[in-house]
Amino acid sequence: MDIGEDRVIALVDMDCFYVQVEQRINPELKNKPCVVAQYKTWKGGGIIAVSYEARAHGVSRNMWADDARKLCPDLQVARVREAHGKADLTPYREASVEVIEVMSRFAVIERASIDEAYMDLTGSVQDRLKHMSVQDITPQQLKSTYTQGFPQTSTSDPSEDARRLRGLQQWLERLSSSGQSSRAELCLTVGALIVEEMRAAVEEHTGFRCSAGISHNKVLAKLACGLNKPNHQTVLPLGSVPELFSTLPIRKIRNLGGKLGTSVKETLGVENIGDLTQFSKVQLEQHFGEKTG
DNA sequence: GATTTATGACGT
DNA sequence: AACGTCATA
Repeated sequence: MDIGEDRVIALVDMDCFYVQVEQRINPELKNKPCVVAQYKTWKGGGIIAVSYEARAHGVSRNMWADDARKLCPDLQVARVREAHGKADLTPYREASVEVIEVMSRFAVIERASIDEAYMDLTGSVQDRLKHMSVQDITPQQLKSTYTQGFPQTSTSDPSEDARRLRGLQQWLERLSSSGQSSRAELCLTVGALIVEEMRAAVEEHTGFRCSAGISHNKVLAKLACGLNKPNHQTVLPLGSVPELFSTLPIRKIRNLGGKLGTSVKETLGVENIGDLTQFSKVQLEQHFGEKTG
């Protein structure tokens, strides 16, 4: 039976990309609260990218640089160069090409934006599985990988990374003591292996860090990517989707962040994406059109 | 006058 | 096929 997807899809997203580009140009900015802003005249310029150090102070995109400085007095502000009265994004486009070139060595890439790319790893995973088995996979090869939904028990861990590792170990043990639906999960894990290597290569050759999500389709991969940022990757197995969806606001799903998401919420009177399972396809088509529904 | 600007996907 | 709308960063 077709349980939906047996593909392995990854989404790689550069962490605060414009900031990283500016930090590579000017190393003084590294490891500091830092933003990239465009146009200086009005309130110091509009912020279009924010380092994670700056986010910790509450600085966000679309803020004016002057307002951000109130939240974070030692904020570093890099400015987008202007060409002829217009913001010149050339440096970021060129950096994007560098990244895409490295990623393309590993798989066929679908560039989704200047700092994001999807890739179908199904074929690469199958190839690699011909030469290896579950026992060949070690936690050391998955240094920056989270497995969503694991660990399943909630005990207290000394650190965030200790918990990540426990979840990963639990996941790998479960895989090797092979359950029934573990084929798809094994494929995701090998996908995660490839993405670890890809991200390491991207950092080695460009200096840029990124996060990634690995799942069975683009929507889930995108969602997974956002679960553990920055500089980490997240495997989202099908089995962990129901629990995740049960508390996930509709707007968090790609393409439901705008008016459609709001209308879904209001029309059906639900909050979380998991609530949609109680409606039939026919019902959804009635409300939102044949294609959208 | 002040949340830019660009880009891609989708629908008509 | 071209154009407008929506979504995202």
